[in-house]
Amino acid sequence: MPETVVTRFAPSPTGFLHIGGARTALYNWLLARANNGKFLLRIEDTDRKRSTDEAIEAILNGMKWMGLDWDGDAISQFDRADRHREVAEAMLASGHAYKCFSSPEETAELRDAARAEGKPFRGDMWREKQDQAPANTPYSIRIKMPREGSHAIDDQVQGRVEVQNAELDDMIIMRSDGTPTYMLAVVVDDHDMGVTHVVRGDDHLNNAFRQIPIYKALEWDIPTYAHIPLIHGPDGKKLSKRHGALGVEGYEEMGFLPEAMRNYLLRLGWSHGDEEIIPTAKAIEWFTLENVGKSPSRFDFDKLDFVNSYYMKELNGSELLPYVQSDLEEQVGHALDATEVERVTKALPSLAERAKRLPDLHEGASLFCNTRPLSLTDKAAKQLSGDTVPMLGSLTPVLEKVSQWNADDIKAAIVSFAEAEELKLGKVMQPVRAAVTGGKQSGDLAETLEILGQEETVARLRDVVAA
RNA sequence: GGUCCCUUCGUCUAGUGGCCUAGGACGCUGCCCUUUCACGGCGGAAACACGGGUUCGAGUCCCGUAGGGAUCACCA
Repeated sequence: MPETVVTRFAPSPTGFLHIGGARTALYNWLLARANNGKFLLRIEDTDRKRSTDEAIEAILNGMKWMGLDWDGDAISQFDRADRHREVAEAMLASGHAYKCFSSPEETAELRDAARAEGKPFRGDMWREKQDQAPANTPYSIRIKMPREGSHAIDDQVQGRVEVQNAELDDMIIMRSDGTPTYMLAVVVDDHDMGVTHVVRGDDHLNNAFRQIPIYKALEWDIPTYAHIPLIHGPDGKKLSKRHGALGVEGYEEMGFLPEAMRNYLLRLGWSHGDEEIIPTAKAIEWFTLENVGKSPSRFDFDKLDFVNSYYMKELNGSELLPYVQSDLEEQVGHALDATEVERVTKALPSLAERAKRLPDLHEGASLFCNTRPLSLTDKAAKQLSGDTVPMLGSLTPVLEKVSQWNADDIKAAIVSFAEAEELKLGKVMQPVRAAVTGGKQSGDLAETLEILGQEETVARLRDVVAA
């Protein structure tokens, strides 16, 4: 029987959920869901100075928006400090760790000096002098790293990676104020939470080698590692906060659908042959770590737009409406009435045909709201000059007489009008479109008029003729 | 600087020694469709970083060079 897969996402709450974190979370979530396992969430808030409640909120909201649900409650790492301390004490007792009486300032000085000389700094000032421990002096606890040999991990993404133990420093696992450091806390928490697969950014690859000795000291099983490459900005530079990195809520505001984000982020660094459109259900079916790429990738808005437009087209009018209604109401300046809701709902699918992002939708949808008289774009105004106005004047009564207000009959009426007047169809259609839409982008004209309704159509035409 | 990782079209990628005169997608672009804008259809330009090996044969394996990235805290 295969072991149950348990993954986790462990962000530190020092800012929003950025795009790289979102992808890491997605991969962890997918791995768990694909294997019928568990996906846990742990907030790494042991750094009290930098952690904020706002950031925790932002991260949780980001996860929810992305549709990444976690099993059980989100765990606060800080709440587990007692347990971390207990483990540190145990390591001290077993001789796998020792007390360090150097102050932070002193340590920094020694480190800088060592680096200036080009020598490695291992922080092992007190490693061999435990018998000289001063009384009443605060101390931190450092791990006693092995100095001989090496160890290797079989990373599920990076392959076999080996590091010499001599490269490792005696890092601090418990600060002099009694709080645990990250290196200790991750190991203890991952173990206690039963995490089997650690999937995280490859900026942690080196950390794996510093964490493994802790597992060994405690005689715990070492999890399977998968270090995924980082995401860079469109310019190839690291995606940092000052470099255009946005929280996922930024993408929500730009008008991207969560499903599109999931698809795009999944495909950025992972592949399943030539598949491009991968709905989440398929992703769960197909996801494996071995198909994760090894090289960093760049974020590309053009492709995200493409994916997003695909998913928008998949939705029907009433599914689309909630995404646009409030922005639309803001734009037209009033709450939509029942007629408007009906018109907009009908129009949305064809609007989605030519939209990339959600805001493109309410731009076009506003045309189906009652906002007479319409303001005309320059282009529309230009088309509504000269003899097109009297032409519209004669067309209006014709449309008024259409008894069955549907696209086919409307089109037939316009066509026979054009024939009678010996005008090219375009010469009639274009001005009507301009008059009725005010120059806004819209789909098939007859269909647009049908949705708008006879009364509103005629009224808009009259507005132009009267002007 | 030490250590570690990475390197196929502009971008995301397929490719696991012969199926590759390197495939798909986005973007760009020609044509067609068309009442606008789109969508769609059919085409096009566009890549194995470089140099050595190994092999009958290398994008695929090995070594080196170059470039990019990560990391070296009492941050996570």
